[in-house]
Amino acid sequence: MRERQILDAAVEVFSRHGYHSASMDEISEVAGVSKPMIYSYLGAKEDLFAKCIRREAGRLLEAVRDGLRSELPPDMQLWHGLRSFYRFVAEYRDSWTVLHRQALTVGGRFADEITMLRSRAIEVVTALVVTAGMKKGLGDRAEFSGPALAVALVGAAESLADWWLDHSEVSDGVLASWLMNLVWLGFNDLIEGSVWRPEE
Amino acid sequence: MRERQILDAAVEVFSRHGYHSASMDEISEVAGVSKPMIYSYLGAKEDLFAKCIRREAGRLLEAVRDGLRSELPPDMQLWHGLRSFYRFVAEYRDSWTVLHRQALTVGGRFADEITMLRSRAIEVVTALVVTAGMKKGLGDRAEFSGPALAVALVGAAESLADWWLDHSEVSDGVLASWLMNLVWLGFNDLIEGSVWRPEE
Amino acid sequence: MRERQILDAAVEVFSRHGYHSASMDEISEVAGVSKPMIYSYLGAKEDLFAKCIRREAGRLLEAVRDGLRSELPPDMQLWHGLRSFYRFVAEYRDSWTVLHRQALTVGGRFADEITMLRSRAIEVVTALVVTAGMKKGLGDRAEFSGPALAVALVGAAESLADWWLDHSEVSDGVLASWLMNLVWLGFNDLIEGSVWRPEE
Amino acid sequence: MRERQILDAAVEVFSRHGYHSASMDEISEVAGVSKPMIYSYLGAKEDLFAKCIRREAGRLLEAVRDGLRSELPPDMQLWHGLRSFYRFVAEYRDSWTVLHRQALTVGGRFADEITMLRSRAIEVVTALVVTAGMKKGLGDRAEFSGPALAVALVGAAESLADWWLDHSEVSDGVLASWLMNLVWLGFNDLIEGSVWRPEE
DNA sequence: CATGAATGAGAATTCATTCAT
DNA sequence: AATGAATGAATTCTCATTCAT
Repeated sequence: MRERQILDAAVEVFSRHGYHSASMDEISEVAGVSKPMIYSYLGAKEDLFAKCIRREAGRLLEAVRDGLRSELPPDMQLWHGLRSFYRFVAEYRDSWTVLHRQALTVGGRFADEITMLRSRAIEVVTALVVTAGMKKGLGDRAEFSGPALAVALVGAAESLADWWLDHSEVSDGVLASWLMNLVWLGFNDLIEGSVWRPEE
Repeated sequence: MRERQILDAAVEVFSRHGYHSASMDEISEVAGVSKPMIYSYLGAKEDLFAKCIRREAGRLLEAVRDGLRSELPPDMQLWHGLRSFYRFVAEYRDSWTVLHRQALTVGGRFADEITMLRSRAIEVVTALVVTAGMKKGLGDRAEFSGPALAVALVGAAESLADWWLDHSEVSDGVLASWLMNLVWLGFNDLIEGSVWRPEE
Repeated sequence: MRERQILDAAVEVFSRHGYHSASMDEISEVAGVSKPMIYSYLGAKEDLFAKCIRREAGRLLEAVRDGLRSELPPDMQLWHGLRSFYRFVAEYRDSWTVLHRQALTVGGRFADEITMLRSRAIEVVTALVVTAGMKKGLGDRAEFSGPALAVALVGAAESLADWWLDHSEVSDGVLASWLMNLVWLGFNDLIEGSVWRPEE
Repeated sequence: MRERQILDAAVEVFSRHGYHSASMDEISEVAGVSKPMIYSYLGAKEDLFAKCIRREAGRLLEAVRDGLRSELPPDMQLWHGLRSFYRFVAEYRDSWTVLHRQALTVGGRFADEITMLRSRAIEVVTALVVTAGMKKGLGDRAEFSGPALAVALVGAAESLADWWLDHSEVSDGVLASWLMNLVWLGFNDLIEGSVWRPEE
């Protein structure tokens, strides 16, 4: 459809130049469609960007959700989710760039949309983490905060995703394993009562 | 001094709107100084932004370095470093926003500066991590990559920093502890040979 | 065409105010076209000016060349050339003003273009003068320098052109005749060996 | 005096960059005097330029008048006047540049001042020419117009002056002689009734 | 429906010019 | 008397946005 064609072009261009430096001219050129068409189908630049964000966010979420395999135990779910995430990043670099790099810089409205997306990802992870924690009897301990843990985990995953863009020799499975090893083992320790504490 | 006054205003405005949407008019208004003064003291918009970035990056680095306490063991260094980082973020929200959110969007020159800054942070962390790993006999294991670990850790720290901006009821010490518990324990496990592995 | 419309306006405005004082605003107003159109059709102010200069210089050269009648003897060629020149000046006052008055003031690039144009005119005149001189046996005499003579002649012609703008009751033929009488007769004398010399 | 210092600097700078591109900053720097002083002594930029023009025009006129030697016959007067003119140009290149190149481009007021100066020069020359012509019985002939002749002569002299700036190996005396030979001989022919006429 | 052509509104940047000391 | 510091007022140029065809 026409709409899709335009959105594809827009994502490509926004990813390349960022929201502000991207020009409607370039988008229309890349899309092979005249500017008035863009306005008629998708509205003004801001709307267009919003629609890009939403579509890509949807895709990302869907990809991750599809990979989760909710019949497995939490750690395996997490692992599969991470792999899906990295596969998505690898396959749709532009989408990832737009979501991660560009969307935050516009301020206001988009930052909120992205925050929302991130929140949903974090919620999913939190659920996993908390489920696992509850099951093993980890209550409200000062050394622990489900949401905060999830936030950290998501941040770590994102950061590694960026790093991966320049180190694509590593496989998505290995990348996910690193993260699991980094986080999950520590998490298990916490559950089992061993805690890191400043010694001073 | 006049220069400082202007830089402060610039950081504030850049932090609020991002590089592109920030207008010299608004900066001059916030600084309480006419536009020509800005140009005379700090040059064109790009220069101004560069100077903001550099000043804030310097401050951040200095703050963290001051907090490191290199006489302590690596884990304590990391913990103190993290606390300093979070204190900085708390005290200079705008600085952090500019460095973290806005600097990447201008392209070329600034992205490089920020990447450099981040790289230095990652190097420091890597050094700590690797030192600790070496000391405990962790060689080249597939489950482990010093740099990648550092990247993940930095990402997690950044992500928590953002989260913290909306949850400032937690103290910087607690925040740092969470991260230590998340990462260090898992790290210790790795060293001791216990590894997470997908079971399928 | 739109381009022509704009160039006409530009020549008019540049002629009235000179390059620096002419504002794109005024040009766009005179052209009855919005500023962005100017930029889209003819580029930035400097390009616009360059295109004015080139168009007018081309017209002038063409007008003079068309009038030369190279089948006639040198003096007649000169006379016809002069008439064409004056007719051009009369018909395109603004063109002449821009070429003669304004183009030198921008510096570098344009000064060079104009100097080039003038040089070509001087070369043509020199050729005529020298041809005539050779034919009549005027060698290398201290009292004579072909190029310098041409320079003087061109200067005289230009000066008369300016004067004419305020005395247009005279016909172009008469104007050209004056110049021929002033110069050519003296030139003939030179050839025949009669020389003016300071007597002191 | 302070005033002179400033005017000297102004002439230098105006000559180098032209009226519009010359900045008050540079003038004040070259003059070694602060900008407010310039304003207090000589007024705004336009006034300053006007005063430059007037001073230099005065100098030029004076130099030429001093060289005229009104006790000699017209042709010798002319010759001496020309020599003085060229000597002035050689000695005060900047003055000449400002008067000849820059003053015309500002439009309005200054063009008028320069036109005035030129008119006075032309009047002097006209007087000489007409005197000579009268004395020799040259009445009102169609082939001749005293003022126009003078205009042409002045233009030729100016043009040669410019040429000379790049060919300074020629002496001022030779330059003046060329001009005399070019013009005066022809003038004599006219007086004696030999006339150039288009033959067609 | 689709577009080439057109523009309004706004941003950066630069100076001539003047206070406040 | 003299100046460093400050600014108001332009001016060039760009783009998101919309007619007219």
